[in-house]
Amino acid sequence: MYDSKQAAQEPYLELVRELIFTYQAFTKTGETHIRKLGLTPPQFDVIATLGNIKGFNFKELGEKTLITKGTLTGVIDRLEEKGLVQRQMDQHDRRMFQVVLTKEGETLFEKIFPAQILHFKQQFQTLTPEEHEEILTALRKLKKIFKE
Amino acid sequence: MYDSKQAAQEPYLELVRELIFTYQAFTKTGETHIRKLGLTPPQFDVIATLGNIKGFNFKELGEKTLITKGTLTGVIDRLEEKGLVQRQMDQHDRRMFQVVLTKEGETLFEKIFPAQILHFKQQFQTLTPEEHEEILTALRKLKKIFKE
DNA sequence: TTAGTATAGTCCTAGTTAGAACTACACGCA
DNA sequence: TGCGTGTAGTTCTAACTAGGACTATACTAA
Repeated sequence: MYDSKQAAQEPYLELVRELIFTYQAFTKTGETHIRKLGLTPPQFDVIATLGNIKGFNFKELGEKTLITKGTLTGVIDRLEEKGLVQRQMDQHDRRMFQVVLTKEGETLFEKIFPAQILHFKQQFQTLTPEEHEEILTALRKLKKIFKE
Repeated sequence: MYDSKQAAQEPYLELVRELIFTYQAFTKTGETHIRKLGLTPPQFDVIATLGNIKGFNFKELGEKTLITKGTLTGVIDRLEEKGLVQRQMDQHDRRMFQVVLTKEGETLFEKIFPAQILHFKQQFQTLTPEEHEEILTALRKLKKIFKE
């Protein structure tokens, strides 16, 4: 349904395809670098989210990283095997625990995060504040369409 | 790294988050409807791409649907099990074959595709041609940033 | 106190994903 | 003819994905 020939007939398909390509371009950015560190993008996302913070429980972590609970269990398992994060029992509510970075996790975070931020920052510096706003507005309009 | 608190510090994160949310809103749209038909989104995509067309080989189909070959094998397997598509040996090149809709596949296509198109069309009718262009431009700018 | 309801995280299922190794076939050139 | 190279699709691996069933714990109201 996202074919370019059909897009000629249905102009909205052009928009949809462009959204997909833009999203794919985003997910590709930095992925090579992340994988060289032995991490997957979701794993990196968790490390980055836990950096400079005392910890999050699963619910919070899922909201921040946009990863659903069932998936998060596996991601945290693998990060725990790598010794990068730890599950810490919550004192007050034994149903939940805090996920925190280990010493190794902290070290990794400090090594990779500034570089990643800088990388993105440089890429976005080509945008004027006006362009930034225009893109934000455009995305919100598009999102609204899909949500209705 | 896409946390909203950090977004206050790094404005580009706001853009990145908005892109993610917009993309997620898109993937959710219609998904419920598609799943009721017993299809997954990639499966639907294949059916929709093959509709009104004599057939595609794997390479073409992958390019149209943005699904890579390794994944496509499985998707087509499951559609074949459901009796909706068929692999047809190519007369000239025995390495490849055409994937075509079966009678059942055609029937399903004719039942679901017009409804889906209409659904999208109506949603996009709230956009003026100018807004349409603005969004397209915005997405292209954003894509360019990620590709550099 | 106890029953009913809600919540946190795990487990399970079915499917998607990319990428790399593999097999079979095709094609061009010597 | 036969070798080398390229291409089509499959298979394999490791991971992610959502959603629903499940377990353990917490909370709320009678």
